[in-house]
Amino acid sequence: MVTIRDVAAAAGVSTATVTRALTKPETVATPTADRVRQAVQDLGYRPNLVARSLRRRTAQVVGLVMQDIETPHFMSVCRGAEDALREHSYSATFCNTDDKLDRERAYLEVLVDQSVAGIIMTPASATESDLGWLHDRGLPVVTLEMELSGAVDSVYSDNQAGACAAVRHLLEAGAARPACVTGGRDVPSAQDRLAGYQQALRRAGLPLEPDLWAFTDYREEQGEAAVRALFALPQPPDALFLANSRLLVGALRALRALGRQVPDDVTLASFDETPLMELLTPPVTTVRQRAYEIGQRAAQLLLERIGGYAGPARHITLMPELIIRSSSIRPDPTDPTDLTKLTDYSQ
Amino acid sequence: MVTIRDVAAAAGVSTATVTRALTKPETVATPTADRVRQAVQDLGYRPNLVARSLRRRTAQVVGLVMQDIETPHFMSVCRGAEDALREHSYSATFCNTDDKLDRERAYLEVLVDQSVAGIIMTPASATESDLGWLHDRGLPVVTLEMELSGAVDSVYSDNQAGACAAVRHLLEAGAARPACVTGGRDVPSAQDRLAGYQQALRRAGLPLEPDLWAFTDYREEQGEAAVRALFALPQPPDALFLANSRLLVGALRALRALGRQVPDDVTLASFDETPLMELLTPPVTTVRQRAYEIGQRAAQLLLERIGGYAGPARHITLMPELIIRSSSIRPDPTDPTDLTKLTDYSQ
DNA sequence: CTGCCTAGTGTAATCGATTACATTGCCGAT
DNA sequence: ATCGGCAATGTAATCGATTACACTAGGCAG
Repeated sequence: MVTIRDVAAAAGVSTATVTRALTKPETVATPTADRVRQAVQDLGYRPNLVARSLRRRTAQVVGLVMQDIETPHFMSVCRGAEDALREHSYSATFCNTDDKLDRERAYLEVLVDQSVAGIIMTPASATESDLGWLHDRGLPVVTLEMELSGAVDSVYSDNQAGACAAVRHLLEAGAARPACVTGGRDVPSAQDRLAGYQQALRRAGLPLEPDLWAFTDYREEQGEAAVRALFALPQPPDALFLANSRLLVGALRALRALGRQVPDDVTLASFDETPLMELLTPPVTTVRQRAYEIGQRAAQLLLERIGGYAGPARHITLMPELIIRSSSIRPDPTDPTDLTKLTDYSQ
Repeated sequence: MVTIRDVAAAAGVSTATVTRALTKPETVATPTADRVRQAVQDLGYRPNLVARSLRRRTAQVVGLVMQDIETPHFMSVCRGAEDALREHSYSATFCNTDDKLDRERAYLEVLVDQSVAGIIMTPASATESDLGWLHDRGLPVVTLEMELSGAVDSVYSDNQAGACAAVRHLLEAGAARPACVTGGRDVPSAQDRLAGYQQALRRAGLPLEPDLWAFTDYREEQGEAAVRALFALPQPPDALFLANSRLLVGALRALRALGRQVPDDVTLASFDETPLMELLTPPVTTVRQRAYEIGQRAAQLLLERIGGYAGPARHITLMPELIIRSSSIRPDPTDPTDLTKLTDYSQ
């Protein structure tokens, strides 16, 4: 392996000069810099990033601590962050917490041990994620999914507003008793989406019935179970709001098994747009988050902090967008102009 | 920050003994080891992984170099690999090549610079990916998606067999002129899936018509364009085989725009099972790869190499599974027992 | 002409853990 | 009693790059 010493020898300078020529060329005489560059070329020298990290006490690596990269939304977030980081020669290390505090903690510790330059994370708990511990170490952090992250930079996709818009729409489109299936009880995004649902109900003057919402792990199986349970109620809901795309899959399975038709028997809206949403029958109304952009912006904020920005915490809020499709619109048998009746959604 | 020196001082031993007590406890007297453990506890010492990596000349990190983590299949592969790696205290760094050789090369170099312990990769090109370069550096590598990777360990999901099975099924289910939309011309998995398609045609005694296959970047847009082009042919196909799930999305968009009904006008089969496939109308026949397991097995092979295994290259082949659903079965108007006719797939 | 400043470069310490090699002391064999 | 051998521990070199500090030479002001 060719080291900086070899380059120094080849260029007839000291190792210090090599470093300077490569990282701060303006501090080195032009002909010297040229000789160094030539030697680097000739020998195929590449700096050992581990040694650099040790000396600088920080690696050109950022930790991405997410609920679950298998969720389409987070894949896109990661991809957005990764692309932005790569542009600045940073690498990304991914950690899946599955929204479990102990896993979150363990990963954060490993990341600290690896001297990462910063962390982008979706806190597993609104109250118990230990951001202070990171902050004390002077480690830049950007949180996602937390509306008010206090002293920490954050990118927030307005979950509450998105959920509220979706549920208001369900109500306006004919629903009388919408239910909500959300994520974990302590999970910030799950709380906010439930809060949005409740806000919409209150706004419409409807009572809040705790039977009509369910906490899950944001996965298909628990989504399916939750929907089955909702339809086992004495008074089942006539509309469903699903707090992410995996819960939607579970819900669709449950509805199919129960023989309930969408939108005739139940109307439906879901968080998270994916390419297949418009291709389902009926197409599904979704709340679209700009996932890629969330990742990108988070990376930018983080890179600025890493670069030394020491100003007050910045909070970026991105508004999600409601994409209305026919799953959420109850066909009105009394309205002959109701477009939804023109399409046959049977099966 | 508490270093090994602090621990040594607190335990009244040398730093060498601390290291030994922590990594090879059997070489240290029990009471000494206890004192060291106690000191570690008291001080909250955590080894600096960067320093360790520098000295050991290898980091507890593995590079995952994939086409694109935004593809559901690779997400699962990554998740499988990551879970297996974490169990052995390795971290994963992800790199998206988008099947471009220059990106692949750049990422491999960065990974080498970071002293990763090994690499799991889907080569961007069957012929030009520079595996030898890695091998020369003694870096363990596991390839995915390459049937015969020579001297390098590999996990192969039998793309050709999977594609062949799907196309045979299309033919048996009534198709006469199936088309194939695959990935990039040099991309191993894309080649193999096309080869499987061709194999099925040959087997059925059908001619190979180059007009009936198309190379793409494995993304929705090019999938849509390819399908539109196929249906602009003087003699359009009556069945489509899509080489991944993103191409399927593009195909469905194109078919909808063209007003072609599935399975009446065209039958359909796609590589890659995702949770929504069974929920589409009609449900889509897919070739299911055991993506999570592919990642897991690859990680295991790699960890064995990292652990010193020096035997001959191992090649694991996983057989994908054909999941037959109604998208691929052409309703037969002359057969009164044809079950597919019992379901109304209109719109 | 002297002294100060600066540009350019070199020397050597440093980051923190690991490990080759050296040392100590004890046991059992001769 | 002596010595080989081994268990337990310490000393110090090492991994490769960065950087604090030191030095030199030339330019310029006084």
